[in-house]
Amino acid sequence: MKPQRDILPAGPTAASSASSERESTPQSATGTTSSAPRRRPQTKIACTSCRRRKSKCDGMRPVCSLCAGMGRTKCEYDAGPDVTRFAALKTKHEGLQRRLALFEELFRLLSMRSDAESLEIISRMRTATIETDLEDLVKFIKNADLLMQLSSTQSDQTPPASGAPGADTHLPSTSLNDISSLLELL
DNA sequence: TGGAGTACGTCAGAACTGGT
DNA sequence: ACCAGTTCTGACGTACTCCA
Repeated sequence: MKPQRDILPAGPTAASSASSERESTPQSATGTTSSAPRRRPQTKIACTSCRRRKSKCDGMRPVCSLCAGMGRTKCEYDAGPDVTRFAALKTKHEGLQRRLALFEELFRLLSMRSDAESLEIISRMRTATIETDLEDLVKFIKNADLLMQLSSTQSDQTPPASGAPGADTHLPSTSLNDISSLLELL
């Protein structure tokens, strides 16, 4: 059984009772004689290293004091200096949701294509950068769809040879050439 | 052995959430 | 809008590890 200490809020007073050498921040210097409850000064967001080590981070950029003391030249932060970690995570969450929706749309568009058309799309995907071009790629395929529909609407005005279903999930066999030529227009 | 660095249980306080 | 409860995150304090 370990002897228990009183738990005190961190700051100048608590520091003097626990660790006499802990420095106080300018913010915490106010109200030293007041009996009002002190607030522990906090940085908005701690660097990755300090967070992992659960150590105090002063939030300095590009490198915090603790990391600088260990000879590092740069700290990693999840957000800008004026953004809380929660806000940063929220923004990141929204971004990931947008990306998920795009991937789902891409999956849906691909699953509707013939093998040849899928290969054409995939070959274009290979030249794209997934981080930056995903949205453009989905737009690109959708625009090609739109042009295909316009094209088939025009050709449907001529009497069809047979009662082929007009479902847009089944493109005519020449559609690959059509797509290629239509893509040139985009 | 002691100092430096690390791991982590724990707490404080802010932000968020749901009820009224 | 307000309040109480919950969740999240920064950070304190201590035990532990490593190395000279």
